[in-house]
Amino acid sequence: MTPRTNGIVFSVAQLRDHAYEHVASELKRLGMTDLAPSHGAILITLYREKALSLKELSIRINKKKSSTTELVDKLIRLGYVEKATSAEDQRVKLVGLTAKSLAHKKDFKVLSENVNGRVYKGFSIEEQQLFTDLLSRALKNY
Amino acid sequence: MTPRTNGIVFSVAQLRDHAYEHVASELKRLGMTDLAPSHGAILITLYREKALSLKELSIRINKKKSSTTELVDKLIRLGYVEKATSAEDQRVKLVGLTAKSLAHKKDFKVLSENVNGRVYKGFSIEEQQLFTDLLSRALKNY
DNA sequence: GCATCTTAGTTCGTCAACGAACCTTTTGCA
DNA sequence: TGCAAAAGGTTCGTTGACGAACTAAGATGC
Repeated sequence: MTPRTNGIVFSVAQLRDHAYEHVASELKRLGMTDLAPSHGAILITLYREKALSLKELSIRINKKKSSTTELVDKLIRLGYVEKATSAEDQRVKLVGLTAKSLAHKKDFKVLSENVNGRVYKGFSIEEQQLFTDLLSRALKNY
Repeated sequence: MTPRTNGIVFSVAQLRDHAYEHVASELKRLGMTDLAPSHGAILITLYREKALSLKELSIRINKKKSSTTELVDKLIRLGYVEKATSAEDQRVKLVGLTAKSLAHKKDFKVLSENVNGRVYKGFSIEEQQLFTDLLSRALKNY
């Protein structure tokens, strides 16, 4: 009667943890030893969308604003991004890339491919599509 | 050319985070305000498998052993579990349930159903099966 | 024009999680 | 038999993440 398997949520969490470990090791391999997966998420987001406010960034990376402030501050300390007050609204701080992070754009592209590719290993294109569809439907339940 | 969507890993992480938030709110609702999702995972594992060593427990909940020690110690402090040295191997500490946690067994059953059920909302039985299958295949890539 | 409310960000205290170093007991092996 | 290696746990320092309380700037209403 008692199922030997934990629920889906547990499996989802496990997959996330393994993937994050993979991200962390890729970051280390690239020499970015003091960056965590979340820092990478910020950079990847900025590569795609240029400068963003902390508010917008926090939504993109799915983190609370206080966490985002701290993650960005670390990236600033390490020279990967910079913060500038918006001209239109003095409350808004825009986070933008630097020469240093722009130089790593390609690295992050490869990193993304490695990390996402590993999850999909052995999946046909249709299965990949199915998986993302089911995932996005599950996400809509929140 | 640049996809507007982040990769699957990001979606998986997002789903995990939302589900964990749900777990946290359910724990709060049940009056267990000082328990985190991981503490719940330990209790649920023990409900299913009786007493386990810290080693075995750490594998079941997918956490490192030092983390497991700390999570269990908190559960002991709060009276939910107890630790006893194994008779056969003095190195091994067996973690077992207490009257307090046994009294909450039903609560955790409901919690699990609520949390996992939410993910599956709008899913047919076949889709649920498909999702868990794809997920377990992805997990095997690690 | 001024007070109030809302919104963007920051600060701070707390906690789960980890890795590394460590202790203890058990196992392996020469 | 004895000693090195392995295995189970713990300790400790560090870090990402959070919520709550706060500041400052902008919007709203009277």
